[in-house]
Formats: sequence, structure tokens, C-alpha cells
Amino acid sequence: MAKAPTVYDVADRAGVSIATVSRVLRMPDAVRPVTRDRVLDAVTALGYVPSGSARGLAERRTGVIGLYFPGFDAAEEAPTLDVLSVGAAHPFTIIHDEAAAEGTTPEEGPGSMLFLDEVLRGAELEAWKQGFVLMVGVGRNDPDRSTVRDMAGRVDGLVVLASSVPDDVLERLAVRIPVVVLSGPPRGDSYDHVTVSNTEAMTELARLVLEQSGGRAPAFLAGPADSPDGAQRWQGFSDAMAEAGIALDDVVVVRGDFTRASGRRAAEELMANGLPLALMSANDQMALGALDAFRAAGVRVPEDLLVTGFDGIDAAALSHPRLTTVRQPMIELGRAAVQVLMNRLEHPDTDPIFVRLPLEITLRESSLRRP
Amino acid sequence: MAKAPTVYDVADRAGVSIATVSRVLRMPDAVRPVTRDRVLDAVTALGYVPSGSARGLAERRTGVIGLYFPGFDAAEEAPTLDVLSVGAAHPFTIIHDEAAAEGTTPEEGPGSMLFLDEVLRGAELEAWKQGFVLMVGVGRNDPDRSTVRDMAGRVDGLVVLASSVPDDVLERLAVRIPVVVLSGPPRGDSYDHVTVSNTEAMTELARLVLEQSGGRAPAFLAGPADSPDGAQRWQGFSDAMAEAGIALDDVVVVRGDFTRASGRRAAEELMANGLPLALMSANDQMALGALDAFRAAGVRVPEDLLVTGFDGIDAAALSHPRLTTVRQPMIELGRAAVQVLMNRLEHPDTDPIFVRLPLEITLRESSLRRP
DNA sequence: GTGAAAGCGCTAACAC
DNA sequence: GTGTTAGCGCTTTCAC
Repeated sequence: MAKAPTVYDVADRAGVSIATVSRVLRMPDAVRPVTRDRVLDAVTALGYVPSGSARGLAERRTGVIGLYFPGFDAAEEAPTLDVLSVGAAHPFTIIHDEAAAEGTTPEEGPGSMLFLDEVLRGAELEAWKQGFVLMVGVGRNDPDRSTVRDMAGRVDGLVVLASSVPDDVLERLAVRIPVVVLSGPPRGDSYDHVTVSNTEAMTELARLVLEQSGGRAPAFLAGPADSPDGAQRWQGFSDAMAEAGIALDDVVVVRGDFTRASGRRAAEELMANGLPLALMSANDQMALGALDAFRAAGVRVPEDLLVTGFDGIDAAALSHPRLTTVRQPMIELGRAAVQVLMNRLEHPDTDPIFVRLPLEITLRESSLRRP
Repeated sequence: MAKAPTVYDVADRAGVSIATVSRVLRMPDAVRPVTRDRVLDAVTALGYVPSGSARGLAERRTGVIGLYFPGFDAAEEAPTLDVLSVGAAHPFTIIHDEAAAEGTTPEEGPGSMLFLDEVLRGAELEAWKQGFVLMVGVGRNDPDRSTVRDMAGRVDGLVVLASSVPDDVLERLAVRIPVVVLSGPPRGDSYDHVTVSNTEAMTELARLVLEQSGGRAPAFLAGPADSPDGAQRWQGFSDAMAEAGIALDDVVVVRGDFTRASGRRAAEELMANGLPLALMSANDQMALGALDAFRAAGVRVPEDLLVTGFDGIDAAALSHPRLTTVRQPMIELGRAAVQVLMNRLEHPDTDPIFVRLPLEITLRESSLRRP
């Protein structure tokens, strides 16, 4: 690796001063064409690439924005891998995956994985459009090394997902650089926020279900007690019941933990105690689990009962019947967060912004009584 | 946004020199505990975060590694989104998605999307383990702005996916920083490479299929002529045929373009001309399309013919029957690429490394004749 | 239109 | 154990 050429090298070779080199790169029109060409030739000849560090230091901005994700425990426990010390690896391994019962769709990783991927795509796209590059970090509970702070020193602004960063840390960072909180519940009113309307969308979905079920109360498959998303969705459901004059006491509520298995268990519990006309789940995974259990027991969806989910994961479009759900506008969330951040970079002292993106209620066979 | 505090501010407040501040942060043990605590107190009090730019400039390394992806045209044509100028958006929209025939799984985005997400996760994980942070860039054919070069100036090394960067650009970058080429065909022998054994795995899979079909030649559903992956897979298939003493002239080859639709068309063509005993596809999407077409026509898989795919996308585990395929070790690819990069950073002048990761041949119902 | 020179915030000798 | 100081590679006045 040859030592990277600097402005000085380019200047020498082009027979100009370093100021001129800098100008050619940043305000080409301020330089006489002949000079400019000489410089550009030197640049290509040397393979010069400006140092981001030096530029960042001088400009007092990095041109980088950070996206910080919550991590999953799974990641930390990743098996060690040491590709360099492996000898000639076998070119393939054979896996017999014939065990799974057909029709039972496998549990996916945390539902939020896909969500994060899409958000990242949106964020990268928007960052690029604005001439920035993206740095990504994943939250891990490592006592003595904090990636957020690592990142904070290298970026002009930070998009932080939900509760991936503790309150006190977030507060400290926000002093130095702008922070946008993406998704999840509001975290104080000194940050910009980008979220979706969980509550309102769930209310509307419940209205639609009530229409189909002749106004009879659906059962609710709730998420874990400590999930903010789960709470908002339950709130939306409650609102719709109130609106329809249904007492919450008359509603059957089963609590799950957002996994497919817990959805299956919930469905079995319901079947044992008498089927409701509809089951509204706080997320897709549980709804899909319930769907599996219903099918196994010969309960027909939507004929015998309606089922709805929430999140819009891909698997919801692949189930039988396909699952009615509420899709998160994932790409748009990523893009919106970056837009808000850019805005903040330009107007540091305006009031915090609170952007809500619309959710997409996606009606499919699982919630539509056929005529 | 208050001006960010610097070492000088911290030094002032702690009543020490900037060198001591720097030491506390980098070699805490070289500082007397009392002094150290004074400094640390000042750090927290001021919310000091070291500037990555300044540090990078002084250390001549950034602590960042770049991951550069190929882009998809879709991304560039993304609709404009301007969240800031939107008034009070409606909290939801309703989408009627009742049209799709059940059982026909929807086309996904480019199959490589998921692949990239997983690779990114692996890369981030490994980067973190090594104390680096990750910067990501997406290749887009923008004439005058090159993200790769933007990134090159800000990172210590670059992982470049397949052919996301033109040869000449890659060559120029490699002069300045180490580059690892990930996946895809080798690109000259001056870079480190991390790939998988497409050819060998396809050969083995073909052997397994031949066993099941009594040695009768399977048909081959090829990818686009210009795809390196497609070419390698075809090569692996050919090798197996040669090995089995089957002339390639006796093999029915249909060419698709890696999309699900092209798989459907290919299946229809085959059905019109007489069914083979097996169909081996160069990727999963086409195989899934074929599966759809076969089911629609009442052809039973695996009873009437065997079908195999390649890539190991999630949908392959959700089809009916579930699809035999060859899974890319995506996470591991990401991790391996970073490991190789780290190794290069430490040993700049050793010979290029060529790492091949094993593929996972995943046998499922679609290729297993039931007893 | 171009050059000289003063930082930007940090690290790492080197001196004490 | 701590302070002084010379860079790191760039941008940006300010002269000319």
C-alpha cells in the first residue's frame, strides 16, 4: 500500500499551490481552465483521494450521518469464525431439512430485522440524495465500549431507532450533534421524532373488523406488557371498542410475547374456551402462529373467524389465507428520518419536529368474510 | 447546538494539559488516578466526545471500514418524498390487496436484497468485534458523484461487493486503501477475495438429483447469459453431466432472467414439450415461478418431477412443496470479508488471500422422491 | 486567478 | 507522571 498522496503531492506535480488544488476540487469555476486541467491531470495521475479526516477537521463537518440500531442478543452470541486459520474448507455441506411439517411456516428472526433493513435502505437513499454517506451502528450492551459515542464523534447527525440508546446517553449526545428519534414512543420533547400512527390505524382496522363481524367484539391478542408498540395498538383497539359501545370487560384478551409460538398457544386457548368471531393480533408473527393453530384444528379463516395482524412482514402475504395487516412504511421512515435530520442541520435552533407517517392498512383474505 | 467541547476545554476545566486528556482517553493507566478522575469528571461534565476527524487525521487511520453494495435501478427512481412540507398527514391509508390468487407467492425485490442485508449484518458484527465502525455505500450510476471515492477517503479499508465498482475505479482505490472483493467472480489477483463454491455445490446437487431420477438428465433453467453466478452454476451442472456420462446435447436448457415470471414461462415451455424428470434452476426465484406454474397445471412436485433452486432465499422454505436449494452463508460472508480486511490492514504486504466459504445444500421436499 | 499562512482537534514524540 | 510542541491534510481568509 503506497502512502496515499496528499494535496501537497498534487500541488507539486501540477506546479501550483495547495490552495489551488483545494479550489479545483471545491469551486472549479474559480480557477482558470488551464490551471484546472493541470491539477485534474495530477489528481488522476496520482490517484489522489482527499482525506475525509482532514477535510472534516477543516470544514467542521464530516458529511456523514449515523444510523443507530437496537441489537439482538443473538448477534452477540455469534459463533466465532476465523476464516484465515481454516485450511482448505470443504466447498459445501449438506443439510437435510425434511423435518418441518409442510404448511407450518418457520419462525423468522425478530420481526424487526426486516424492518431495520428497509429503514436502512431508505436512510441510505436519502443520505445519498443529500450528498451524505451513512454510517451504521448496532446497539449492544457492552459495558466498556460504546458504539454510539464512537459514532457520535464521526458524524454530523444521528438517527437513533426507538430505544436503542439509554436516555442519559442520548441526552449527552444531543448536546453535540442533532439527534432524530425514529419509531417507538416519543423520548422527551427536545429531539426531532419520526413515527407512525399505531393507535389510529389500529382503531380503523378494528372498525373494519367490527363491520365484518356484525358489531360483535373481536378477541385481542396482545403483546408483552412492556412493549410501547403493543400498548399503542391495544389503545387503538380499545378506542374502537369504546366508539362501538362495547365494554372492555366483554372483550377476550390473550397475552402473547410477539412470537409465533405464543400466537399458537393463544389460538389453542381461544378454541378451548369458545371461538370469537374475530381475532385481532398486536403483531403479525402471533397472528401467523394463530393461523397455523386454527388450520391444524380445522377452524376455517375467514369463514369461522377473522384474523388480523400488524406490521406488514413479508410472511403475512405468503400465509394461507393471506393475512390482513397494517404495513409500516419502512423505506419512508428511513428517508423521513434523514430528511428531518438534514433540516435540523440547516436550522439548528428551530423547535423540535414531530413527523408522523401514515400506516397502510392492507386488507387480505384473512379478515374478509366472503360474500 | 452548543459548540462541541474539545480537548482544550476539558484540559482547562481539569487544570491539566491536553496531552494528559489524550492520555486519559487512550492509556488511562499511564496517568495518576487523581488526575485521571479530574479529567474524567471534566469529560462527563462537558459532554466531551472526541472528534473522529481530528483523531483520524492525527492517527492516520479512521477506525472505519466501508461496505460498498451494488445498487438497484429501483432505488434511483424512488418517488420524491418531502416529509417536512406535508401538512397533517392522514394517519393511515387503506389498501385492498384481495386480487392476488392464493398460492401464487408474490415476486420479491431483487433476490440479492436480502442477501445484502445479511452480509451487512455479518460485516457490522465483525467490524464491531474488532473495534471498527461500518460505513455503507450503495453503487449508483451517477455520472459526476462517486460514492465509492467519497467513502474511500473516509475509511481504512473497503469491502466491495461483486461488480459494484468498475475495474479502473477499483484499481485506483486499491492504491490508497486495502480492498476486499466479496462474492462474484475473481477480479484480478491483486485483491483479497471472499467467495463461495458455486460450481462445486451445483455439481454435488446435480449428483444428488441424478441419484433420485435414476440417472436421467434433468432439464436446466439457466440465468441471463451475462451473469457470472449463472455461468458458474451452469458450469457446475455441466460438470455433473459429464461425470455421469450425459452429453450436454441431451440436456434441455431453458434460459430465464432470474425473475419468477421467467421461471413460470420456462415451466410452461417444458410442459408443452414434454416433462423432464427433474428441473434444476440457476436461482430460487425462477424455481419458485416454475413451481407455481406446475401446480397451476396439476403437475405434482416431487412426484412427477423434481425441482431445485439456488440461493437459499426465505421464500424457498415457504413454498409448497418446500424448495431444495443451496444456501449462501450470508452472515459468514460479511464476517469473513471483514476478517480478511483486518488481516490485510495488519499485514499490508503479504500475498492476496482467496477465501472460499462452503455453501449449504439444503434438501427439501421438492427434490426428494418419496419412498 | 493564485499563493501564503493560520487554523481545525487530536496524537505522539520529546523534554522535564 | 505531566507538559510542550510539531505535525496529520485539508479549507479558507487575506494579500497580491
